[in-house]
Amino acid sequence: MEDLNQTLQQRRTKAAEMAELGVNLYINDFKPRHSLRQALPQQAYDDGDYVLGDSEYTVAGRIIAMRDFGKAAFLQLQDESGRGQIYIKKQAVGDHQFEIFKKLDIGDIIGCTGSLFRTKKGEPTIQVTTFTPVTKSLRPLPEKFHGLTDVEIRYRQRYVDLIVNPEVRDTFRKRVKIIRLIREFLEDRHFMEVETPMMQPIAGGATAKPFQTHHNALGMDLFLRIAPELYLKRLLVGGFERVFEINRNFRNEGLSTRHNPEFTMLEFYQAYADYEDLMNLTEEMITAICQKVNNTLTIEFDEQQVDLTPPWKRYTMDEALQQVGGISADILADPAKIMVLAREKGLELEEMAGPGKAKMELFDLLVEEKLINPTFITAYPTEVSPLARRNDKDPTVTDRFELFITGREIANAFSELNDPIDQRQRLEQQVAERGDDEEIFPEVDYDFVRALEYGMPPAAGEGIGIDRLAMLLTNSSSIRDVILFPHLRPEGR
RNA sequence: GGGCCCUUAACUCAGCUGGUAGAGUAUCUGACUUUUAAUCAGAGAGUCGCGCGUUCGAGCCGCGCAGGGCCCA
Repeated sequence: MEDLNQTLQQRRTKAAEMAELGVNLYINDFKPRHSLRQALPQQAYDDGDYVLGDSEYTVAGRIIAMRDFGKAAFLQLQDESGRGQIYIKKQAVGDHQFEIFKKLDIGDIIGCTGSLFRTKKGEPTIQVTTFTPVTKSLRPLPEKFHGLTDVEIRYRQRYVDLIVNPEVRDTFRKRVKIIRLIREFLEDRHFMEVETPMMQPIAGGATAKPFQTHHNALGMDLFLRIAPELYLKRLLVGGFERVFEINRNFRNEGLSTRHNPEFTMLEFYQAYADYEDLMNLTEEMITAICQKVNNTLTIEFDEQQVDLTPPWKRYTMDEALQQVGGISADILADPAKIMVLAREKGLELEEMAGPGKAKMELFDLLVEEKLINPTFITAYPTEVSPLARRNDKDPTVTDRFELFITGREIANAFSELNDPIDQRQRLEQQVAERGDDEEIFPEVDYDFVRALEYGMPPAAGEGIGIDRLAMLLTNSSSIRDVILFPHLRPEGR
């Protein structure tokens, strides 16, 4: 027998006693006919026009609180729809059931039938005529008033977190709704949802450290994808003109409040569109989603007000460095001065790094965190945008934007490079430049280049981090609060 | 990876300058048929994260390890 503490021992004893009374502790033939919300509509109650019917209600739920008076008791039940109160008294349920009732614990799931009445304080309550234990709980729930706040237990035992913290359930409902709304939005615009490989022989489409795995039968190493980009563009070549994918990416890097090793990404590609079309689409999509999820465009995040009302601000990288970062125009115009400034700011730049890379680093340092309200940044240096199309007038920058809200990158998009010669050169260049990091596996995806050689229609593509969007729209400051089971080190023992 | 902080009952937390381990909730026993964190009386409940050390004596001091949090890279 396990070494159990007092409470766990008591629960098991009670369970055995219930079994002796003829109770099956884990039945599967109870069918609730009403949710607690249907039976006990809180809104009608609040509005004061609650009508008591003669009708019977049959509900099921977990006991989350019990106030016992000896020969009668009020129980708070919880089901997926919410919470509601039932009243069990000896006179109404009979001696045998009342004896069973006395063995019930907080945490048990029960089903019951009864009619409605209103208590002295006015709360609508089900007067139980008959009930049945449905599932016995052998572990005590956390305390009712403070709830469960230990973040480690909340993440490790999310099931307990979900039982006792209703706002956590709301957050995950919102997350699901956000994803559903994205699908609807894109499908309304004739985008087709596709699935591309999560295991890839070459981890392309981004610069990140991949997870590595091995396929035995094929005798080959594979990488968990860091991005679906190169496969989605192959589909453009193949003739699907509007595609999107919502799925997991994996990056073998540090964990933080903004990074989980696996995270959910939306990527979508639209033929015959450019990055400006996608700026408009992005603005439209995110405002529509926020409006539907939060019923407002003015949201609070981390104690600051964020206004998503369009139109959103648009800066080029240079404008942002100048106006938000406070860098003077003559420095920006001179690559040598930029390099000097970057080093003055303490940025460690690699040997091969040029002024474009330095600008990006300066942007990350001086500008990014100040972009609270939605801001599009455009005209990214070509050297940091290997997959983006060069600007027709200024080939040192690309037709690309990133969207920042609350100082965080929410979206990254560009007019796609579809010149296979240029693409091949830039991929090879990129591989040459990052040869020193052993954990990044630089390899050129020549099949992707071959696909471009067949001709990819002009297109724009975009990635939106779903977790970060969910954080923004649910006012969650940690990515772990919008991922049901975030990764933690294994528990001891 | 580096710095700082946290880990005490099922949960939320106290625990002073090193001297027998505390509270509220939960649980158990008793009373109570309209409670709303119900109330009243009583009781049980601990490997103080783990290990080593200092000390007559360690929850408290030192070192190491583990897990977690925040900041930084």
